[in-house]
Amino acid sequence: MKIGEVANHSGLTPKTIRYYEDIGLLSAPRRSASGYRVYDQADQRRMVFLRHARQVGFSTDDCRPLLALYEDPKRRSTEVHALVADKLRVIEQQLSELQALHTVLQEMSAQCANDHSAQCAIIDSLANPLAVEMSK
Amino acid sequence: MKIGEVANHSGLTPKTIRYYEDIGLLSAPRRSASGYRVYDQADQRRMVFLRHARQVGFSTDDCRPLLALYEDPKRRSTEVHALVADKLRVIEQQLSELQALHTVLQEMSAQCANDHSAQCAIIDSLANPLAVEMSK
DNA sequence: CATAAACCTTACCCTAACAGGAAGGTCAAG
DNA sequence: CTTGACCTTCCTGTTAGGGTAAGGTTTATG
Repeated sequence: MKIGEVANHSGLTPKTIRYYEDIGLLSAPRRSASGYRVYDQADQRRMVFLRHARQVGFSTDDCRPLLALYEDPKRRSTEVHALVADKLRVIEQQLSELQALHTVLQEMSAQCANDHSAQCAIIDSLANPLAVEMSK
Repeated sequence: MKIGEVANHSGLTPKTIRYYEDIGLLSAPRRSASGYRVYDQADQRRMVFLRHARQVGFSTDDCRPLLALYEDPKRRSTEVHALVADKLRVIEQQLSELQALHTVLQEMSAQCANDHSAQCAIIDSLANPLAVEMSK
C-alpha cells in the first residue's frame, strides 16, 4: 500500500501520516525502489486507532502511550482506564473554564441596552476592572 | 510612561504590548530620544480594555472591532451587543463539542473493566470505527 | 566618576497539528 | 511520448505570545 491508499483506508491524510512519522508517532515504513513509503495492514490499523484517539480529544503526545498500550498484548486495562480518566479531568477543567466565560459574557450582554445609544454596559465592563477580574 | 510602567499598570507584559503593536492592534507610540516607547493614559486604558477582552475569550482579531467601538464616541451599543452575541454562539458551539467528547470518553471509561486483564473496552472502541464515528 | 543593576531595543527560535504549495521524481494509460 | 495522478522533500503560515541573545540606556550607588 502506498501512502494515498492507506490514507483513504485509514481516514488520515497523507500529510498527517508523514507528520506522524516525522514526530515519531508512527515508525518509518519501508520504502519501494523509487523511494515511496509502503505500508501494511498493521500500519493501517494503527492509523485508524490514532484517528479515533485524536477525534475523542487526545493530543498527539497523549496518543504515544495510548498507541503503545494498543500494541501491547500484555497491557492491563487499568492503565488505559487511567489515561482516559486523566483526559476526562482535563476536559472537565476546560468545560468549567468555558462555562465561566459564557456566564460572564451573557451577563454583560444582558446589561447592554442593545440600541442606538453610545452608552454600552459591555464596553463599560471591559473598560473597568470590576466585572471581569473575578473570572480568574 | 515607558513600556515597563504601562505594562505594570495595564496588566499586559512588555512582550504582549510590543506584539500588539506588531500586529497593528495598538498603534505605534512616540519614541523618546533614545528610542524608547513612550505611552500615555489613553494608551494604558486601551491596554486594560484589551486585557479584559482577551480574558473573556475574544481573540486578538476579535479585539480590533471591539477596540474601535471602545474608541468611538458615536458607537451604537447594538454593534457591541452583536459582537458579543457572535462570541456567545462560538462559545456555545465549543461547549457542545467538548461536552460530546466528554460523553464519549465517559461511556468508554464505564465499559472498561479497569483491571489487570489485557482486554480493554476503551482500546476496542478506539480500534473499531463503531463508537467513535458518531461524534462527528 | 565609574560601574553595576535594571531597563530598553530588535531579532530570532519555540510552541500544536497540521494545510498549502513549490519543485521535482515516478508510474500507468492512451 | 506525453499527460495526469501519484509520490518525494522542503518551506511557509496558522495563535498569541514566551524565552533568550546581543547590545544600547538610564539610574542608583560606592
